[in-house]
Amino acid sequence: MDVTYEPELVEQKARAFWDDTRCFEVDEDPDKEKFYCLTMFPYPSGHLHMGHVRVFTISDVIARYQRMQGKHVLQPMGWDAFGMPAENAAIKRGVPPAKWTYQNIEDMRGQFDRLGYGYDWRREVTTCKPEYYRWEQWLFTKLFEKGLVYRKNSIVNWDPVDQTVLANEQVIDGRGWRSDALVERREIPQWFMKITAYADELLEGLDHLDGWPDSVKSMQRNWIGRSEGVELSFDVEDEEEPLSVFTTRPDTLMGVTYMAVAAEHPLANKAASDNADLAAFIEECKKMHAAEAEMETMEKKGMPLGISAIHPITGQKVPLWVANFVLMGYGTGAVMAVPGHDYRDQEFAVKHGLPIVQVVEPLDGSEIDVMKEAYVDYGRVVNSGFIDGMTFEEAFAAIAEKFESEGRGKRTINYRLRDWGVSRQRYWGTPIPIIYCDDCDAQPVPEDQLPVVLPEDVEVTGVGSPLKDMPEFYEVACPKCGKPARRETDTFDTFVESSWYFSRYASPDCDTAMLDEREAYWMPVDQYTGGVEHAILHLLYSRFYQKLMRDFGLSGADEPFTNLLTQGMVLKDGAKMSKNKGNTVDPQALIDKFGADTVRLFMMFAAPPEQALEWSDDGVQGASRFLKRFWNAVQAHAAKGDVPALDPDSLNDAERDLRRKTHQTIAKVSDDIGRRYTFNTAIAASMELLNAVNRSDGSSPQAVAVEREALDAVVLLLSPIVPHISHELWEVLGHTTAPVNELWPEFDESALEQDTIEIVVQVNGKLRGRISVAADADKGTVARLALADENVSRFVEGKDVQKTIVVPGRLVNIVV
RNA sequence: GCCCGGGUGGCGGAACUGGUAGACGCUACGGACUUAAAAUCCGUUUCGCGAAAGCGAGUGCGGGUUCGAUUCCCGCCCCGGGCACCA
Repeated sequence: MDVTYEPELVEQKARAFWDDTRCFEVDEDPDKEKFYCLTMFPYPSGHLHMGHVRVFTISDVIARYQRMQGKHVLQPMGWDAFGMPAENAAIKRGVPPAKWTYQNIEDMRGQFDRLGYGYDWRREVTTCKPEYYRWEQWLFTKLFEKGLVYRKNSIVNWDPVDQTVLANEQVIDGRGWRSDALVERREIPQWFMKITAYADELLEGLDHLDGWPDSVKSMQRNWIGRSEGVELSFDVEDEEEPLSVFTTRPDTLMGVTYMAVAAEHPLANKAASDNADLAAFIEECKKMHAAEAEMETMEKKGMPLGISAIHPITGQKVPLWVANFVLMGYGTGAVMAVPGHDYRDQEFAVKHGLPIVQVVEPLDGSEIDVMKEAYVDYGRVVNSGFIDGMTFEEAFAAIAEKFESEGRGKRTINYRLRDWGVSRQRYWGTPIPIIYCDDCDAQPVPEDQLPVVLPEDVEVTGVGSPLKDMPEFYEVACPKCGKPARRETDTFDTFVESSWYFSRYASPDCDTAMLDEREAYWMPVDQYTGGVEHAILHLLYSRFYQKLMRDFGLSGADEPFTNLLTQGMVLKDGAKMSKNKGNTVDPQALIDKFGADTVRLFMMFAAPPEQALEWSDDGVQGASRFLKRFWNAVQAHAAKGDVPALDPDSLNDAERDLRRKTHQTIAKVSDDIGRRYTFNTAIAASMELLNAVNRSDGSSPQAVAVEREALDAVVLLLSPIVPHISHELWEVLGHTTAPVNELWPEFDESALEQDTIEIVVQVNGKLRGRISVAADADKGTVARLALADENVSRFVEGKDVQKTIVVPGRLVNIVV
């Protein structure tokens, strides 16, 4: 045998076959069952990294498996091409973002092909191209007309030195990443999409997403944060307007000992007008960083406003405070504080010496001390006059009814979810199609003037957006009155592009509409794969967009992704691979050294897809070694020449065992890939089968026939994972077809039958022996044989057998 | 801080519905082949005691349920992801 495994040649040959036969290009065929297999498209950073290799390989394995199930499989690829890294590269190297991005795309496309991914490249979508983003702009103008987008002031991180808005990741310890200047909060007008109008549907829809991981659904549920409560009005001393608060705990109303408003609240501003200390504190609150994690962990600060609200039941004065943990954007921007029954209120009250009152007691009568720790569970209401003794539900209803009848409140449903701010003060993004006119206010760009093309030949300095220095871009006529007007220079959040690209793959070349009838054939996506870090934002925005597109008659689907697989990160030395840590491994170097199949095999073998994967150079060696063994085993077998037809009835025990192993393996791998997505165990099972073939003596013609059956199976079972070597070995085994066009093997039930099986015997739950019994032996026989075992009898002798548990086909447990 | 995951040999992991803990692979060690090395092949590899048969311990920590718990329940510890302008 002088045929050695040369991955380079084998892989070239397989790729040439796939290219020549155009086997991954698919059109709509209503007679075939479609399967749309999609991966979250990558940002074209210019460098293929291990995370890409992992997620694209997972998706490719699923696509190839489904193809072998006889499905009509679409697997497209594209580029999430707008984003900050292009601007950063431009600042650093003086290359325009467009040029940098297009070059990166060229480089990465070649790398993907080298890995053997079966994409229909005719459908490639690149989000920074006007042919793509024009439809995004078009939909935005339609949303504008329908009132689903609006403009309001909102806060950004402002770098006073670079005169630029910073992303949260560009703010390090409160300072600008480049300038090191203290970052300020600045309020500017920005565009928002009304995702809250779909909050209920987005929440309810999760109940029907059976193909999504529970963890992702749970995260989205918590993110939407639906809560039922009551909005209550408190009169304020010397004020016309009452103060409105939202609470989910009206049962604790009598425990209110103070109230707190946000720094931006009108009452706070009013009180600050003649109080310099207060004004300074409010300014300080406004400077803090906007991230929720910081809001929650920072010191809870506040100051009294010097005015009081009137408790609506008791008529007593309740002091008003301004506090840095109250958000203007959630609820009414004011809260009633019940320090006896809320942890945060308690912490604040203790710190500022505010009274704490108990108004709820545990239902089980256990002792609590609300002065020490807030009691937040539902219980029985106490110290609360007319609602005393009520449960949470009763008190909720009583308070709600009382306030509703008095016209001072109403039952309300509140969401944690906020509307989606889509404005970015950046250059490298889709221009927001709006024109500002002094007379006509904000006007959408008319359809016949779309797309608003982003100028690509620019110089990026890092100080402001280049669009603001380009009169040829922003000087336009008002579409309504014709007077000179100004074009919006902000661009869209890049999540907008990624919220609908999956639909565009169905009709990537359509230049008359956003989507066409082909969308109905392919959507929804049958299998979506991507990083768990996208569990909330990208996946929620995409669900929102799907509903918008449906409501505009562009799609018939309620949800975009039927099944979701979230894959874990690739780690090295226990940490995420990143340039900062200097622990990256270049996939290209490995592909050059070992070939694509080895890299694919290691990635799929090292861990199940949902878990983090620890990188191992030795593991790659192991994968390479296995492929060599695989290659050599098939070549050695092929050298035995002609194989007789398999006759299952004439097999000896060893041959029968190997044949059983073959069919067990087919069953296991089918289940592992098709249902469980545990590619690692599928590979382990295939390795076991190959090991079994290598141990077989293969001296008789029937032994060779059984070996052939086993090897045929291994080649097909592994072909989704290591498609190149499988393509070659399938030919070596004498087939004239290609695995990519083969149907998935089926297992033979009759080959799985066994005459005798091994049963484990325990005494008091401890393993004491193993017995061999007939497969159809009854419980009594099994128990008798168990007691007869030499080692078992040692532990049972002289003791009373209290109970014998027989689990058919598995074990016997004797309790003494 | 809140939400969602995870924790099993020297390492990656397996054990799918409560039923043999450590499949498969890596590393290390021993052996074969070789002038030698690499490659390849064979064997050993959770820890402790034992010549062996076997015995004891063991799935982050502490409790509980059960004939039986990596798996279910309660309380903790540690690590990772997300937290709305990274994508």
